[in-house]
Order: sequence, then C-alpha cells, then structure tokens
Amino acid sequence: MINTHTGPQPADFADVRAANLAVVLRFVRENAPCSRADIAASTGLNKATVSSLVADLVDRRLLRETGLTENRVGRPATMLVLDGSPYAAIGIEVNVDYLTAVAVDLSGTELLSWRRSFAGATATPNQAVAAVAALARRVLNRMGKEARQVLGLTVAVPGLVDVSGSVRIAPNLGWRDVDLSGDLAKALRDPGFPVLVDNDANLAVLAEHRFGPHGGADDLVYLTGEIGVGAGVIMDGRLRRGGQGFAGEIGHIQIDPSGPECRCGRRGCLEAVAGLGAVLQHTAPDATPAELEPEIDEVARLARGEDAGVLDALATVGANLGRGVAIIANVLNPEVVILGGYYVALAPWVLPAAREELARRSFAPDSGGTRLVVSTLGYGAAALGAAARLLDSIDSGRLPAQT
Amino acid sequence: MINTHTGPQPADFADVRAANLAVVLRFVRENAPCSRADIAASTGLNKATVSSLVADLVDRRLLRETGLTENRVGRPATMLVLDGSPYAAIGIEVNVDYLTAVAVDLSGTELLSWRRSFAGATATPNQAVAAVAALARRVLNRMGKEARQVLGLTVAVPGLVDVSGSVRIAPNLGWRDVDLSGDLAKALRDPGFPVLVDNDANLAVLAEHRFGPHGGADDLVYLTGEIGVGAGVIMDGRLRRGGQGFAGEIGHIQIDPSGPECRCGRRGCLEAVAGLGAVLQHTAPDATPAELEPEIDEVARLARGEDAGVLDALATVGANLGRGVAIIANVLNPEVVILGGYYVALAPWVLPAAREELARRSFAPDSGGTRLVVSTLGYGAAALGAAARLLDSIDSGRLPAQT
DNA sequence: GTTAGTTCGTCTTACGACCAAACAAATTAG
DNA sequence: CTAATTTGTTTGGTCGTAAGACGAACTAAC
Repeated sequence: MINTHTGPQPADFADVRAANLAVVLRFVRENAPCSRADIAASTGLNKATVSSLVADLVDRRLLRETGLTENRVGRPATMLVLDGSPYAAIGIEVNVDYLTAVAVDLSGTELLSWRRSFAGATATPNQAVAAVAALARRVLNRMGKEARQVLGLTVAVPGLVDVSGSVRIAPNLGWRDVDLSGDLAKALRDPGFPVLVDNDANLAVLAEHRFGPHGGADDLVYLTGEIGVGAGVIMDGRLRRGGQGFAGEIGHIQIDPSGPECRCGRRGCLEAVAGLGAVLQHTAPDATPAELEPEIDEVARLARGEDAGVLDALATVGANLGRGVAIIANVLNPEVVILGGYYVALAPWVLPAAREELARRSFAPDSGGTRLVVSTLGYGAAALGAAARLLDSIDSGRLPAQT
Repeated sequence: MINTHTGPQPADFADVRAANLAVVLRFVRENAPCSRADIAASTGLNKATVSSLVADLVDRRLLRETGLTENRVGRPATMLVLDGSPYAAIGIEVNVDYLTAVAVDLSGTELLSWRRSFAGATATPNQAVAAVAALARRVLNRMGKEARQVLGLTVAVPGLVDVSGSVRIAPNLGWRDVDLSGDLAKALRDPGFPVLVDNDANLAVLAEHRFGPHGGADDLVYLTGEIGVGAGVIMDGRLRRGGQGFAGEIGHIQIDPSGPECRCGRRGCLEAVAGLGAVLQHTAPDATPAELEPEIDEVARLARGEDAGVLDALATVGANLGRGVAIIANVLNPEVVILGGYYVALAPWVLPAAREELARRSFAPDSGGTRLVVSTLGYGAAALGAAARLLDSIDSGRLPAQT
C-alpha cells in the first residue's frame, strides 16, 4: 500500500514504477542471490512485471545475473545479485580530533575506510572545508580508478544542521553558520553528484538501522558519546528530525539540578554528567581535544586495573546516562537505544549502571521494554551512515541516470 | 512523490487511484467550494482525471455539487463541497470523572457533543464497557435517525493501549489488560463498523492536528492535564507511537530528584510536580475524582482573587511543567506543544512560568523554537480526535463501501 | 532412451488509469 | 451578434501491471 499521507502530491505511473523498482531492489538486497521467480512469488508482483523491472535494473547496472543456477527439479533459475561494481557512495565524518572517510558500494560493502587526525577544535571553517575537500578528492580519485560512478558525498558534522546543509552551530568545532554544503561543492568544482551535510547522530542511527544487528527495529535511537551527547532518532523506520531539524539534541537536558556546571552555563546537563568530559574529569581534566582517544584508553586501562576512583566515576556516569536513556525511553519508546562513540570502549563499566537505572525508571519494564545496547559499528558509524544515506534514495526507487 | 519507504509492498493502479482520490478529497476539504478546474490547476492532475475522480467521489456521496456557479468571465463552474450528510464518525472518551461522546460528519462538523458524569475510578471494567456501550447505542440511534452511515467508533482511554485495542494499564481507572475493543464490539453485537481504542493523548493530538489553530504544523505535541500527564506526539504529520505504542508516556520522567513522592513510588515525577495532584495539594489534598472539576474551579477562583498561596503553587507547577516541556522540546523539537485538560483553565497562572522555564532551557531559542500554547478545543479534544481518527483513513483514499 | 512432470522466464493480450488535445457548452465583453 | 474566455467532457494515446499461454531446460522414473 502506498503511503498517501505525504501531502497533496498526486501519484502517477512513474511513482508505481519507482515503488516497484524499489521493492525488487530491496528484495534482492535482503535475499542475496535469488531468481525472478522468487521475487514474483514473495512480493506478489506478476512474473512478467518482475521481468520488466529486473530488465530495467540490469540495464542500469544495479543488478547482475550471476549465471549460476541451482540444482533443483525443473528449469534452472538465473540468479540475480546486486551489482556492486559500478557505483560508490562516499561518507565523511568531521570530528573534533579526526576525519573519517568511508566509501561503500550499492550492497553496502565497504570499499575503503580511512581515518586521519584533524585539529577540528582549532581549525577555521575554511581550513576544515579545505581538509574535507582534500580528503574527498583522494577518495574520488580512488573511485575513479575503479571506474565507479559516485552517487554522492555526505558529510557528518557534530552540530545543528539545517535542511539546506548549512551548519547552524557546532559548539565543539567552534562553528556558527557555515554553509558547508555550498562551500564544499565549490571546493570540489561543482561535481556531478549531490553534496549533503547532516548531523552525526542522525547519520549514525541510519548506519545502525541499515547495517547494525538491530536493523529490524523500526524505532531506534543512537546516542553519540563524544564531548557532546546527541541522539539520532528513527521512528517508524525513518529518520525523524523534528520541526526545525533539531530533534535529538539532548545534551542539555537537565539530569540533576544539583549537578556540576555545564559549558552552557546551566547545571547538571546530560552532557555535563554523562558526557566524555565527566569521564575525564577525574583523570585528565585539562585534556585537549587531540588527546581524547589516548585519554579514554588510559581510563579503560585504569578501570581494567580496578582503580577504585575510576570505577566509581564510570559507575556514576553510567547511572546518569541511564537516567537520560530513561527519559528517551519514556518519550519515544524505541525498541533499542544504541550507545556509540567513546561509550563503546567504556561499556563494560558504564553499561551495568546505566541498564539498572533504565530498568528502575522505565514505564513498561515487563514484556520487553526499551533495550540498551552498545554499537558494534565502531567509530566509523557516522561516516558509514553518511554513505548509507545516499543509498536510501536509490532504495526508494530513484535510480541513477543511465550513463 | 509517493513515499515508498513503507516496506516491500508493491504498488499498482489501485494505489495510484487511492492516492489521487485522497488528493482531491483533501483539496476540497481545505478549499471549501471549488470547481473541477480549480482542483486540476492546483493539484497538477489532468482535468479529465479530476472529472473521473470527482465522479467516483460523488457516486459514493463524499462530494456534492452545490450547483452554485460563480460570476466570472467564461463558462460558469459547478462548485463542489464535501457532502456532510451521509456519514458520521463517533468518538467517545472515557475519563476518571466523565464520559464524552462526539459525532462528526465528513467535513469535521460536530453533529453532537454529549457529556455525562461517570464514576470511572470505582467502576469495574465490565461496568465501564456497559456504560460506554449504552452511550454508544444512544449515539448510534441518533445517527440512524439522521440516516447516516457510521464509519466507526473510537474510544479514548487514559492509559496504555496496545495495537489490538486492548488496554494494558490504565492506572487512574484501575484497569489492567482489558480487551475494550473486543468487549465493546461484543456488547454492540458486532456492528458493521470498526471499533477502535486508543490512548487519550494520542487522539487529542490528532484533534489538534486536524482542527486546531496549529494544524499546519507537522510536528506537534499535546499534553494532557488530568490526574496523570501524558503526551501525544505527531512527527512529520503522523501520529508516532514508538516501538510498543507507549511513546509519550512522560508522566513519570523525573523532574526533580528532591521533589515529592509520586504514586509510583519514585520521587519528583513530572506527574507529581506538575500534574493535577500537585495543583490540588494546596487546596484540597483529599479530593475524590468526582470532585475534580469543581475543585479546579475553586483553585481558579482563588487565583483570580490573588490568593498568594495558590498563585505561588500555580507558578511552581508552571515552572515544573516548563521543565518537562523543555525536555520534550530538546528530544522531539516540535513546532508547538499544546497544553490540554485542566491546564486550560489554569493557563493564566501556569503558562507564564512554564514559558519562562522553557525559554531558559531550550536549545535553539532564537528563530522560533518550540512554542508553548493552550488548547482551544476544550475538554472534548480526545473525543473529537477519536472521531477524527476515523476520517483519516478516508482522507488517505480508502473510501467507504458503496451502499 | 523416452516420457512425464516441474519450474523458469518470456510473450501476448487485456485492462485500468493517467495525460494531452480537441471540442462543446455556457457565459461575459464589446 | 460576435469574439473571448472558461469549464468540463470526449477522444485517442501511452504506460505499467495482471493473467494466462507458451517454449525452454532440467529431473525423475520407467
């Protein structure tokens, strides 16, 4: 059934075709090698229709016949798979201490994953644009060598991004009103593909939804664990941004009115009591952004050594985090909340307290309330989601132009 | 563009037809009397297509030609309006101290609005089903006399309702696992229309979205102000229920760890510091549910008389409410948060403090952050939304069977 | 080796829905 | 009374899917 609540846009044949192309494409993505007959039987589409759709997709090199046939009774089937080779989607994550670049093919297979350090906190926006553009050009060069058509470039930024791709505020980068999308397109000399910008949490949750072990869940939330804490929200299978695109900006929810002062001037914000800063407060209160990762490693080392002070601090952070997750659980009721960023490395000591606090405060703990888990995608989640976002439009039937 | 992210359901012509019927229907709903030519010009559909669609809708008595023509150059147009007369949708709200019944026609015009007192807190579920069924029968009788086909009956309940229409928990009614939808259908002897059950906050926000002054907003939240506090959430133009249907259950979010004890055993829940109970704490700590409304009137009277104690208490409730709204604003970023229930009567004294607290705590106060307003739909919002919910399926193109 | 049965994918035909353009109808402007 | 204008229907065409027939290719069994 077509979702008709999209507004007063009328539908026509092109929409039907697009919808059915998307159905076939997604079916093949999820059911590895399969035959036209399989598709017809499972989707309810007519065999002839499937043939026509598949022909279109093969023409555009989105599908490929493997030639392989199975060994069953009856005429053997020509199996179909996603054709990974002709396209690539690029995602780049800008962070306080590093840049990450990822490229994936149509099936989501990682083609490359690069990481380089980056002085995000001290670089000017112009320098950042130049650095991102340089990294992008290297990726583009590589993709060109592999003769791949680039579907687009998405940049993940830790901050508020409006619909036009402008960064409204990125506190940890010190940015304000940076037209990153436009500047980057200019720096790349107006490439023939879209250049998008989005919030890192939003993109990370997209990555979890597409590639993570909880991908089946249509309601999930991703929590970034960096200097700031932000949430990406998927409800009913789609990213939800809110009225102005700022949904999930939970870093400054007040968790404890008597808590420590936050950078924002208020007291007891989630970011102040459960963010990376709260973790490092006890071991390295003056750590510079460039030193975050080694500092976290040091915290983990001390925790493994059962340093009482660090264990205590991590348990407190976990409890505070659990209180924040409980709020999310009560407001949004997602099936899963996924912890990302530096929480991953600290999970063994943070997670138990957080889960306990969540259970204590959640409304419907019986019969499977919100689960709290740790991301398995690693530091590259946002970059991976940035690339994945470009696959979404293809998955919804907007095929790339035929070359 | 059709939203194709609805899953692997293939589309066909029936879907196109349904989508376009919905487009025409919604256009006529919003543009009062209009001609076929108007519809074609505004929607982009072809004139011939519009004629065909309109013919279908007139056949099913959803539209009617008014015969009236305008006084312009050229051939006069035959104007079209929604035909209100042949259908009715019924909504009933069950609450602690009253039952409300509302019936609306296709255009949303109220056909009747009844309210009767009801001892919700002491009645057994069986008694409640009997009372609701009796009320429903009276409404059905009236609709029958007007020769209207009933599109359905939706019941609003203050509690957790699962997808099947079962009430999982309704604390203030003392219910647990009541199959209200099934029982009611049985009591009405399997009527030929759907009997639905939903959470009161969810239905109230639907009413606000369809009939309220902020209906243009696609991201809005409604807060019930009864003994409990719950939220209905609309994001991207549709009701969002979360993974298990419990989104918006914000009554037991902790606002103040050092606050008073809540009925749930925890401390400083939103419900405990900003619910009706917190308001009455100061004037009538032992009020029974049946006396809620007069008690609130009394509070308002004292506030008008500038009773210092009451004004102070209301300001405190307002501030706590504002903290809760700020949390919602940061998590969901809606354009508007609408206060309903008894907050409406107390708004003059509660709202200023709430707005101040919201402004202090919201992330993006510049350039139009979340607005906090008071419902104008009155106590019947949930019942109205219950009826309106039945119109939604028609608005999305699923026309009623031809009689 | 031959025959039957099965499954795959294409081909043909039909139908439904939309669009474009022509056209008839009804009214105003001059 | 004629021209201009606007409305809504009619006609013809296109597109995409459904239904069913058909040939192709293979296995199984006698």
